[in-house]
Amino acid sequence: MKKKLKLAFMVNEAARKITYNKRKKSLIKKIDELTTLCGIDAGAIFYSDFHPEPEVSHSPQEIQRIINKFKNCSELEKGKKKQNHESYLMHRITKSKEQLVKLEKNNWEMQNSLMVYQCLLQEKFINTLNSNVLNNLVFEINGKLEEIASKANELDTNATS
Amino acid sequence: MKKKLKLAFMVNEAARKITYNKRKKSLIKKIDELTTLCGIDAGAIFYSDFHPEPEVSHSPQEIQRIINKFKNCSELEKGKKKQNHESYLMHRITKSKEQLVKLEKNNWEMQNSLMVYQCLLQEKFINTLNSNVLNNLVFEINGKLEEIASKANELDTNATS
DNA sequence: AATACTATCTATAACTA
DNA sequence: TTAGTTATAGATAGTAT
Repeated sequence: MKKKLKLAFMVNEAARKITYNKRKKSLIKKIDELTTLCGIDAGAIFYSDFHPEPEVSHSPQEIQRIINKFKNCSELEKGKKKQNHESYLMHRITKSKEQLVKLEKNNWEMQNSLMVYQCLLQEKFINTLNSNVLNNLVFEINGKLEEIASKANELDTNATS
Repeated sequence: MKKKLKLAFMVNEAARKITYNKRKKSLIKKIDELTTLCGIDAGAIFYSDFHPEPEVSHSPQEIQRIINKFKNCSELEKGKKKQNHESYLMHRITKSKEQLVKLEKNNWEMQNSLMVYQCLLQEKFINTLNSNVLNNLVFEINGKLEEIASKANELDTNATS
């Protein structure tokens, strides 16, 4: 007789940790399936008390592959990719007007991502490595991130006005 | 009679898009369950040809909450250092051996996280906004990130040697 | 702690409207 | 197309080893 899962914080710590590891594993498997079935890239990040630092869902090789993919894309609007990418670019051209409308939301999400990134840096370097050199670098980066957010906001404002 | 799922790229585009949306929805639901059941924070990012920009798994409120959480952690740590700097340092010293053991793994995962966020930055700025100004800023940031990774590696090497 | 089992719940590919 | 249904595969909490 199994009871239906009650969707609430599991008080038992041992059971909670087991469930965390089981479900995290399943989640990563699901992500792998999704990327294979649909030909996309996806990843997950887990911030838990079970590990001193955030866990990510992908292997170093996979992450490197994603990096290379985006780097290659950035070299040019290259249609050399695959049929998917070519049709995607054509789709992008025909849909460019709609994209303009989405800029504001996009910009908003980007800034959130940047803030998450800032937090990640602060959390990792200040709490774990505690180095003045690194803190200074983080400070410089935060400045650059603010500059980027400002520039993006400016572009957004110009695009939507 | 249902056949077992064949784990391969779905050639039919309509079916692939349907599957993508269904599975993405389920994945986000799973993430919500995991965060509720285990009291953690987690998020996912999807880079697909179905959308012009990466999709994220969380609401604005949720993202803001995670940001604040990490910001508070940093502030709390700073406050502790000011009020009770000596005992904090003593605590760090007693724990330093354990931390050293973790440094290599931590450093590896940190660099993975940094690379993921580099991809995020590149994807968002280069493909969506396509601005030379932003590209230059991203380039500068990437240089800083490499510098940080290098410094962290150096610290790691010194600590473990 | 880890590993395996299993009764039950959940996800979903194909199907239908 | 988009939405709803269903038959089956898959996930998993509790339990046993």
